[in-house]
Amino acid sequence: MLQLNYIRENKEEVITRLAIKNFNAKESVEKIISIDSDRRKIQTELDTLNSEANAIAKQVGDLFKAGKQAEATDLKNKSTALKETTKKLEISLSSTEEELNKVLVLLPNLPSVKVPKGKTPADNENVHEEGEMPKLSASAKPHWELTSQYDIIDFELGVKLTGAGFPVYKGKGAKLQRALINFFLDNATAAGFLEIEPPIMVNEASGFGTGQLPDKEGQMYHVGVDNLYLIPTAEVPITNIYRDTILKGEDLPVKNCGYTPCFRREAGSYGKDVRGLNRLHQFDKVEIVQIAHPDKSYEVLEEMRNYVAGILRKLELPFRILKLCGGDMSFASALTYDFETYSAAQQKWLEVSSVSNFEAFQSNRSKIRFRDGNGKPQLAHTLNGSALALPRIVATLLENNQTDNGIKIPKALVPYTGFEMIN
RNA sequence: GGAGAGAUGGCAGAGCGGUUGAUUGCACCUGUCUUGAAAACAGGCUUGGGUAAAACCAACGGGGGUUCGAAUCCCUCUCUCUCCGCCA
Repeated sequence: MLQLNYIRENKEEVITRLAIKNFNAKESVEKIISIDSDRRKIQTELDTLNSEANAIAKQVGDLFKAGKQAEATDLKNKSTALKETTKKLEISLSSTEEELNKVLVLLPNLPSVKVPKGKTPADNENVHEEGEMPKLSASAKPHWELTSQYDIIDFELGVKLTGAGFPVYKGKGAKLQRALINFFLDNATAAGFLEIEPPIMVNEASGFGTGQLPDKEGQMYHVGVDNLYLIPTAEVPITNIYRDTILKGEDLPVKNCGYTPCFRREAGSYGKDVRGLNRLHQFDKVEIVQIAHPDKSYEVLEEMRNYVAGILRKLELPFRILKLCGGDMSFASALTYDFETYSAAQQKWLEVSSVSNFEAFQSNRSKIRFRDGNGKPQLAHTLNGSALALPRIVATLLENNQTDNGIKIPKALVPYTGFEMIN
């Protein structure tokens, strides 16, 4: 959620920058400013009347003590009359606030000034590319054929148990999952991230805090009887740990990581993009989260970007880094780097990580603050990134490392899998 | 699932109708003392709105009510804890 003061003082800038996200904010911004001015007017009026009523109540108390009942009665009547007006003002204040909030909450975060213009993924800026492109024979297979050839992932069985998008990992396939999770967690903790194992269901307040609710309601699985949501990413519970918290300045940056399964309804997805491991309803992911000082958050973003690049390097996967254009960015993000690995048999780039700075957008919703030099609470910046999401990593590992004798496991991972080949 | 208790500042814990944003202790910050630290003493120490700064207003889990006046009384919702049951 954008800060009201900022909108009020930088009206034109807000509109211009949201246009980079292809969001026409003119009407909303005008509305916000006008409702807010009403709100302040009502607030002031109410404050004045309350102040008066407080004074009367005090006098009545004093008169009672002095035994001057008659005078007290007069004042009582005055106060009763006052109350009718304050009641009305209170109602109008809360409805004004509600109206204001409704508009405010639907405004996306401002893209950072570094964000390139553009409408579609084709407009994303390729900022880095590294690694050797594998040369596969013509008979190279896509991962969904390899997984059934070696019997390591069973998509059909998942359909039987649950539905499409819920694969069953078996044997070395299951072990590979476990190996990757541990590999990612060990790397993250070695880099100073504190490991967290959070709940994988969250309440409404948490969903709101990180920006999934109310606008992305349909993307999460909802457990109706208890009104809880299955998390789409560990970002939600981990960031919400710090909801309604005032951190000490020296606590920053907070660095957390965590492994969780992730659940996404992916309503509206279809076609070849959803083949095999490319898009799932349930998948495993290790997430890294940081809460940073506003002055440092872009340094932190670069640090996280380097960290993710480092893991991909260890896994010997060719990858590229995209700086997302305004049109492809998420609702809450101010700047996002996407990491894509090249999947040789499908001959396409697959997104395996997304690293974002949300600036104060999430922290304003969830009141994540720290005390600055003056001891005043101030909103912190939140950042997170996948490090990494498993399915597409598995897809590229399988495809890129396939040989006639089986699939080679990258060296860095062998201590975790306990085997060098899937065959 | 059944029965009971409770929700107050960073934590512990008073207050149960009259000014209380809230006694007190711990923690924390500043100062005096000290070579330094500890101890002792003095002072400070919730958040939000509002203001140039004040004044002022709001908030004692959420919502509603009674009253001139509510942290305190009533209703309601949510959550937590204890015991019983069930159970990895």
